[in-house]
Amino acid sequence: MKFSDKVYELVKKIPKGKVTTYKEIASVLGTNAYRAVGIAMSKNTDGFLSKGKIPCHRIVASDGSIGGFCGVKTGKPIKDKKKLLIKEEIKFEKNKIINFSEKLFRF
DNA sequence: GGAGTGACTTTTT
DNA sequence: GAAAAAGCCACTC
Repeated sequence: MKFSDKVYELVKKIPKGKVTTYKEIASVLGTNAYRAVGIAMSKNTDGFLSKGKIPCHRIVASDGSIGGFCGVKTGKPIKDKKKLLIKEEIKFEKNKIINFSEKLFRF
């Protein structure tokens, strides 16, 4: 089982209405490879949304911003990622999550 | 197995 | 407070 596979497993466990950061994921896995987490996601952007796969839109940067982008393969920009998060009761203010610490899911 | 890369994070200008 | 630099670690070639 690769590191990236573990990442996926964790990401899939994130409940609706919650988000997590790259750093959190790495931390849970007992490492500091935040970047590797991002890489893992970038290599598996296929089928992340309602396809029951990896909800990568629930992964955000440590400061509460959306960070990278989501839905590149689906042709949807960050804009829609934010919309999607708002739909899951996660509100934004200037590209940053409001009450971030409350929405953060720590496994 | 060494070198380059990257959806990141923290610290310093 | 925004922008740049440095530091991390897995992954690929």
